[in-house]
Amino acid sequence: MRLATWNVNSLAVRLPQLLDWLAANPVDAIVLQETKLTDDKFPTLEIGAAGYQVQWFGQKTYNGVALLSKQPAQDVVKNIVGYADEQARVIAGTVAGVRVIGAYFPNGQAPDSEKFVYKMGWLDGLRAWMAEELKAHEKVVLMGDFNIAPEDRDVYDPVAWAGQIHCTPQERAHFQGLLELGFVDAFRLFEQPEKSWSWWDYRNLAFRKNQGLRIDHILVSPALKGEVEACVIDKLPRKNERPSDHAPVVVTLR
DNA sequence: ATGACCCTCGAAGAGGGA
Repeated sequence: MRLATWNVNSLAVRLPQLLDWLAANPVDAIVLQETKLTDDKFPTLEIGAAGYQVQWFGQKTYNGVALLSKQPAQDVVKNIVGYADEQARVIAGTVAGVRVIGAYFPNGQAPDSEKFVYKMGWLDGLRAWMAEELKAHEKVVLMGDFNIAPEDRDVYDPVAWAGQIHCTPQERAHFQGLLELGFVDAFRLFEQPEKSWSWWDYRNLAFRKNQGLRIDHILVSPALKGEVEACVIDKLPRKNERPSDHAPVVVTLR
């Protein structure tokens, strides 16, 4: 089984790239972030024609998530159970016996901002919900754009980014909190190239200079840890014309 | 260099992203 996550930064713009990518990478399921579409504008026909069932949850202009799967998703949930949220950031469903949770974590803007306060509250809500999901399901995969670089090795310039958004101790503590629930960072189960990032700024020729952050993650529950055969970041779509600033992350389960 | 890019909304330039 192969699962993927990709922040597409506008599905309206990136739909052709998504369809191309799925044709080349026929994963069993993929979660998308930043679709930036209201539900009435979601391209269900094109995705269906590509052979995927789809669940979607959007809003105007910002955020928006989707879960595409070859097998239909069961018990679909939108947003964090027990945390009231105006923003469309989470979609979950059970696909072929695996609880798949796709999430677009808040950016947080700056550590002294209101948006950071919102991010912390959202992370508290997520942790409480994930504790319940891990009790309810053996096989759980939490993946998406976490907007957290867990360690200095996930940052191209950790000195410049020290204490900045995505790298604050508070955000990193929340990431650790998810690991303390039992989740495992699938990417770090394997030897990986140095300077592996999942996001590169559009500015400053950042991709060409490989200046980025690893902020898109796939966490698996304890029961799945031994099933993980591979986890890779696919940089290829970042080389497209008009790319998303994020690359897909893919996990292969036995 | 308190910048640089891209997307949305909407018809210019601001807000958000990270």
